[in-house]
Amino acid sequence: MEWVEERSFRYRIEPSGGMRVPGIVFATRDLLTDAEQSLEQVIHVAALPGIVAASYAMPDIHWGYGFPIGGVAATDVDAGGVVSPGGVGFDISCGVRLLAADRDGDEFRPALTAVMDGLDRAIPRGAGPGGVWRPDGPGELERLLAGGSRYAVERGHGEERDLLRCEDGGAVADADVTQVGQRARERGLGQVGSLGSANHFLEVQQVTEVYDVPAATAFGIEPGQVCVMIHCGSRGLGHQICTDHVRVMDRAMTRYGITVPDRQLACTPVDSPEGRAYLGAMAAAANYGRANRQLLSDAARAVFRRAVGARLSLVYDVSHNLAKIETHPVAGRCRRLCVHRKGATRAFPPGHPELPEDIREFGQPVLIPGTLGTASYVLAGVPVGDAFHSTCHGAGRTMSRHQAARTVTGSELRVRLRQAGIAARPKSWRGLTEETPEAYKDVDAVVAASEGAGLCRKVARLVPLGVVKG
DNA sequence: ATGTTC
Repeated sequence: MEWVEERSFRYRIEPSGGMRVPGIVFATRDLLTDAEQSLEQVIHVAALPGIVAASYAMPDIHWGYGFPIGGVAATDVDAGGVVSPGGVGFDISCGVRLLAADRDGDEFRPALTAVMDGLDRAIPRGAGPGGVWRPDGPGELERLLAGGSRYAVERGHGEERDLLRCEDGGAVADADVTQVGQRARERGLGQVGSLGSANHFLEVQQVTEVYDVPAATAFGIEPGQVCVMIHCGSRGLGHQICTDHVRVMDRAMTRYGITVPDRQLACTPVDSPEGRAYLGAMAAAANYGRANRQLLSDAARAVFRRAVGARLSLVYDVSHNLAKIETHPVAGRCRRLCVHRKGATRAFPPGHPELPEDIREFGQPVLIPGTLGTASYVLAGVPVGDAFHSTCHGAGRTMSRHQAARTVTGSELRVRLRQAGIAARPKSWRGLTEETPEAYKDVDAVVAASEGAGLCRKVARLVPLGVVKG
């Protein structure tokens, strides 16, 4: 495979074979160690009908279902461009929410154990059913799928102000609940307000560095402050929707004369019954993911209020697994594009009209969850940007789950976290071994490469005081 | 990511 360094932090794969556009990978050589398979996936994505500009990959690129995780691909809706469930991934609308406490870390420290014990009891997590809130029936689930965080707030699980700090005001408008299958609904009903497992978490963190004081101040964070970060998605509901619609598209592709280099790229035109059906169901899952994070915030707020009388204010909520119809210039002309971001975060520039007014001039907040025991970041969108205003989403795996679990035992991990002064409340220590930080890239390097590539800028760095995981 | 192999 031929890939050349165009400039620092930017590599290019020239089109060849079925590629319609080049591959552009933002990274360093170090971050691309053993990335052959995921770069092969960047090349596959470049063959999608209607793809424009390039098949992009972020510094946290790793191997995924069909598309790489850390991939961005935009297709021209009005030129037969396709939508592909694999370009969003199984965990539709997986994303991150950051809340800031009205407490400084030093002042908070003595209460950490009580807060963590409270969270341990209050936060449902791990595989399978269980959630903080059970809809009273199929009708209420439908209202939640249509209304997202907005519906959760209407039902008393949050503050009206929260919605101002959510991407899309807490709900995407184009959810089509009729495209959510029965099985997805059944799975979704029992998991509203739950973390799930794997790299999902709820952390109590402390701001250790602020790189951009005006932006941090506007976002509502300052040095030393205690925060809560929630990383989770749409659980079994999103997974089932992806499964169902991949199957439909896999069968329908030939009718549209579409061939793709890998069946896992199953797709149909955005403007087709199958494409519209997927996007409608995906939007419903997006709203489920947002309601999920809203309800977990509500549960965390109750713990903080009872244990220490602290308040939590929403900084921002943003997804990193989503396809969106957005307008961007392509070759000097404004085009309606279906932008797939899979393990990539939207990073709108300063002044973008969709950003909340009080933070608009600083660019969109981007929330980067670290791995177990490591730092997390708040970034912001920049004026020029690239890849349709996208940046990284996290550290990115380098080891399989199985491989990771062999490198460390649960009790070793327990000792390491205790020595680092991090209060961990896992569902199982054994399960935590799959998430050992050696199994991931260095999040500091990923963020440095993203900033170096001109995709975003650093606003703040946070470290964990306590972690709740599946 | 996932009732972790329909």
